[in-house]
Parts: sequence; structure tokens; C-alpha cells
Amino acid sequence: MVRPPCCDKEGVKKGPWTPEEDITLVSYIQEHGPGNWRAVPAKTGLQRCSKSCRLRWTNYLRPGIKRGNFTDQEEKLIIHLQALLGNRWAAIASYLPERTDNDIKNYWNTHLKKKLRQDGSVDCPVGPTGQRSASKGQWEKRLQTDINLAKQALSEALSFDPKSDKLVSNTTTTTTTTTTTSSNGENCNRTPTSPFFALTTDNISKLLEQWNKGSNSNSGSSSTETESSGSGSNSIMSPQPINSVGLGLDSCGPELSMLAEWLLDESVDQDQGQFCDMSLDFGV
DNA sequence: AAATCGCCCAACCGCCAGGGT
DNA sequence: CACCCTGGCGGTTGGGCGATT
Repeated sequence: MVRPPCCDKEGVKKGPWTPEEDITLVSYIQEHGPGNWRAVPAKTGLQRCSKSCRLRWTNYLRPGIKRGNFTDQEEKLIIHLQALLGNRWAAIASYLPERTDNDIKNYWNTHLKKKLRQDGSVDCPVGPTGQRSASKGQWEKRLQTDINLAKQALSEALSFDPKSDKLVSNTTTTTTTTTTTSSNGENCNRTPTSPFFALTTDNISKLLEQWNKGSNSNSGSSSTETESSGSGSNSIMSPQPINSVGLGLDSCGPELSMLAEWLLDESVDQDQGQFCDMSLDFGV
């Protein structure tokens, strides 16, 4: 059972991914679905290790990823979830389906840590950060005992301007219908200045188009036909809603809407049942 | 206008857990 | 039961880019 090392130092390419590699990877996943990462480099001919492929997919290419500035709501949610969960970025990310754990981690390290420090808060307010040694079971128990505190904190965090009560709907639709952000990227109604532009399947298609056209760089920057629901280029991607493609997006864990609903539902105050279920669903 | 500094983010690395043999 | 393999996660790094001097 001699197996080649995961990252064969000679044959494995490192560094930034090229559009060609992205396209190769996406088209492979489109065909076979995510998973079996070990087979990906072999099947696609990519000079990347399986890990690298997986990371590229989950952090960048996966449909439904929102890029750009974090909203206040997201920020608050992250802060409080971090307080609650510690640096369990994957768990935190499960409540922000549009964000990757890497993004959240980066955002925390670059913005929030600093911000909290400036605000006079400790940089890791509460939470199990220092409890790494505890087993998961213990942690979960601890978590459940802290549920009331957490809820209070989260309620505070989400007691934002009623005008922006879109918190629920925004993120919800993104998971359930994935907002077809892919089609034009404008559906993300926040911070229009930011490049809200995840490399969705559609974008990849366009990427491929442009790439095929060669160095026709002028046509880049999402030309006029962003409207085309079928994305024009059906070469790789089918125009089906990306959430239904079954590319793993459905495994995003509990949706934010669920959390928000729970938060906003006063009646749950006395009854922790729902959240208990959720807490067991963290996917930790 | 050029040089320097600081920030951001994509990607890498190492460790760990779960599943399979 | 023990070992091996794969996938997942969190921490860290380094290149690119914009802001500042």
C-alpha cells in the first residue's frame, strides 16, 4: 500500500490559482460533485494537492459565497458567536452561510480583534477560547449552560436599526434560494461599492468565456450581459439555481434565519429546546 | 514621484478526528 | 485492535495593493 505523499513536493504547484486551474476544478466538481478530493488532481490533471483543491473550492469557488465588506449585523453576529464559541470558525461560519470560515477568521483577525481592543473590550471576551483542552462533550454541555447568556448577547447584537430588518431575509434567501447572486452579483443589496463577487458558477462561466477569448481583457469586468439568466455560456455551467446543483451548499448547517428567528422569538426565552437542538447541530 | 509602511486576503502548514481496512 | 488514509479545522504566512510620508 505505498501511496504517494499528499503533497509531493516536486510535482505539486503552489501559490495563487490561475483562472485555468479554477475552471478545471469547477468543471470537474460540476460533473462529479465535491468530495473525493484525493482523486481530483489525478482526474483533472491539476498539479495541486488534494488539500489545495478542497480549500480552493470551499473558500473561493463554491457557489453562494459572498465577498466584500461585512455588514454590521454580520459583524455583531461574529463577535458574539466568537464570544460564545471561541475560535471555532467553521462553527461560526455555519451561521453565516455566505461566508467561509477563512473569511470570518481573516475578518476577525484583521478587523474585529482590533476593534474590540479599541472599544475596550477584551479581545476574547468570553467563551471557550481557553477551553481547548476540554473535550467536545464537555464543551457542548458548557455551551448549553451558557445558552441564556448567549441568547442575551446575540439579542443585543441583533437589536439593530429596524430599517435593516433584512437581516433575516437577506441571508435566508441566500441559502434557500441562493439569490442567484451568481447572475449579476447585484442581488447582494449591501455595500454596492464592494466587490461582492464570489466566483460563482456563473462567474466561472464568464471567466471561461473570457479566457477562451484570449487576452481580450477589455471585455472583462462583467460586461453588459450580466442579465443573461442563462449566463450565456452554457459551456460548463448549467443555468440551474446553484443551490440546487448539489454542490455542497446545502450542508451549510443552521441558517442565520433560524438563529434570528430564535432570537426574535420571545417565547423561546423560557424554552431552550430549540436552541438546544441547534447547539447539538453545530457540526463540531 | 518615489519610497516606505501597513493592511488585507488567499493560500499553506500542521494537527486532529473519523472511517476504512 | 491497530494502523493508515482522507478530510476538516485553526493558525500562520507572504504577496499584492493602497495609503501615507
